[in-house]
Amino acid sequence: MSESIERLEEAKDKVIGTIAETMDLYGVTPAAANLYATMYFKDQMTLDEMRTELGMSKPSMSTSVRRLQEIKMVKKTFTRGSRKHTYVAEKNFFRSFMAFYCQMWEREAKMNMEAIEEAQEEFIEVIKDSSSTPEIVAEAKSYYDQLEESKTYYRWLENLVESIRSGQIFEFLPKDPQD
Amino acid sequence: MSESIERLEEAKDKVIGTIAETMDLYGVTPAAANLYATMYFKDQMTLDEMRTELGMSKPSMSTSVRRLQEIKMVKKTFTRGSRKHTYVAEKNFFRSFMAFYCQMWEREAKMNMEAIEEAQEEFIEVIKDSSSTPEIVAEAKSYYDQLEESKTYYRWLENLVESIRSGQIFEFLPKDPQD
DNA sequence: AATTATATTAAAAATTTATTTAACACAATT
DNA sequence: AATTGTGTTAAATAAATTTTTAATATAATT
Repeated sequence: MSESIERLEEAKDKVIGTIAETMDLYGVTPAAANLYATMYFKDQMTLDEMRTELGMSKPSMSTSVRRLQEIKMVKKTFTRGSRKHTYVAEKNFFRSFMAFYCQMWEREAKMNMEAIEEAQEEFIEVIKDSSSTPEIVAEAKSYYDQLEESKTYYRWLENLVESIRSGQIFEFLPKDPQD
Repeated sequence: MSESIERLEEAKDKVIGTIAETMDLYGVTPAAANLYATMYFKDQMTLDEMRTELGMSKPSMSTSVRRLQEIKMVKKTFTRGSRKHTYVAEKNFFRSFMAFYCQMWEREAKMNMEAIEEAQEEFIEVIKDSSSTPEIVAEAKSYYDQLEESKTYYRWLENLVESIRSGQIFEFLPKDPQD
């Protein structure tokens, strides 16, 4: 009997380990990664349960769970009667994927687009500037074109985000293809 | 005249800064991020040029450039006559995107799928085990189903990788949509 | 309103990661 | 074959990040 429990835990831990490992790659701290992977097999958890389960400090759990909320992998739930806050892990990986990458890509596209626009304006100034040597003008033109080209990519990234957010992408790539 | 040069450099640096900043988010070291962003505006570079340009040590440039090669953002080029190795940055962001994410997602799907398969086998053993209590069996069943559900996601991720690698995705989401 | 339970913030400690210096290996040129 | 130039590995240092301990704030219950 207790052997079955052990086996169950062992099997869970195997999955917890790999989920946490991949999350590490996504730039979350080990504490947050382990926490999410642990919560993936739980209905809901309080900060104190997290602490005992992972054997870590409460502030560590507090900051980890906040970070997980930011990337939409954990949600706060209201639990009637309890003073303790309770949290649930997002168990649908499609939703986690969408939230995480859309946020990241949108930010990236926005930031780079802005920098590019500003730089391009500067390059135009240099090109128009009569005190610029022909070599400088040629260089500025070349950079301008290179950046113009790269904008195609960022626009594409924005479109990708939009098609993920709207769910359109699943028309092209079905979640559950019937073969 | 030297004012134009200054302006040119300033504009470049603005873009270099944001590219490096976003790369930081992708889990590359600051040195590698700055290096790639710098190379983005260069035709090709040797290790010594990198060192002088970034003001860093040679081993740092060596390891950074190797990491950038691993994620396919930099390629080694043969330069006739020179003993120095020369490197070029991948300037097509579509190619960088494809290489980076496909590698990452493929690895993630593979690793997690393997762990899931193993865990599921264990859960089946527990379910079949006559010494397991009904509660344990129910728990094992529930976990089994949860993992089975998550496999849909990893299969989808594999399909996404395939459609990016084959270029099929660009039929659905054109690089340069004509409006 | 006071007390208690809970969560968060701030400062300190510990750990990890990135970078450099120094030593080594390799390859090319003389 | 020896020397010089170039790149890489290993150990040590430096820097940054993560985690903890301690203090504080917040909210709920009595």
